[in-house]
Amino acid sequence: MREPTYFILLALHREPMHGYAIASQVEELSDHRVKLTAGTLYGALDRLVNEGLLEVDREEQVNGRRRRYYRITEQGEAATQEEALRLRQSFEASVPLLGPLPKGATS
Amino acid sequence: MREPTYFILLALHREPMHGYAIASQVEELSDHRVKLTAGTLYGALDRLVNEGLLEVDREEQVNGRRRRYYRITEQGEAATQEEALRLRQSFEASVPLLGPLPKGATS
DNA sequence: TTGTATATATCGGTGAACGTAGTATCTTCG
DNA sequence: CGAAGATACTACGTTCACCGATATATACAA
Repeated sequence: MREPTYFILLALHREPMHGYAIASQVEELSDHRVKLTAGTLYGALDRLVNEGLLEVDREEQVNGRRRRYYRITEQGEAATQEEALRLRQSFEASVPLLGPLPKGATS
Repeated sequence: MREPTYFILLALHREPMHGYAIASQVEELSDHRVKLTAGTLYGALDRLVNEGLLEVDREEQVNGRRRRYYRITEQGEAATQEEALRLRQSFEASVPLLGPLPKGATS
């Protein structure tokens, strides 16, 4: 799983959201590091629904604009947690080799 | 940067190593999670030399087998550190959403 | 009316990763 | 002695997530 996918799943842990809102949430969660383009976003959403990590929650019409809401599944929650553990393990592997890293933003 | 690349760079922080030794070191550093195949390993090494993150340190003949040793560059060290910070930030983004995760192995 | 934000969708290209197969030598074990 | 396994690298082809570009459409502000 790559970074965009991880943050999409993470964003949906709070509540069901529609695509565009997910993109905003991902940017916030990632300290403005990850900015999803339309291709990445909707491609990933379709893929994740196919894989059973997400489900379509509902569709709405708001001011003539269609909104499709996505909900994370149990399988999706499990996958997110596994990925978070993987990230932690990868980071921690660097500690004995690189020493403590600066606390600040991700450069 | 993907996981195999990250661990290859990390492995070379101790000392210059040849391909096969790198693969062993990567497996150890990753808690046996990342196992590099020949394709990934040597492909990544060539690519990283091209990008200036690694350099060929020296070549040896050991028992008729050629050994090419790789060394990390300053640019490679900087890239590894950036990547480690990125991993930490990504993991930490999960904490308020997933809560504390089990300390054990990465499932 | 031009631009920006909202909102979704499709298409094609790129490149890292990955699998597999091949070549070759040395060591170990039955 | 022969098979197996570790060492060490090369060379293919394939897959798949990501990404930029493009398209469509509404609402609102300058």
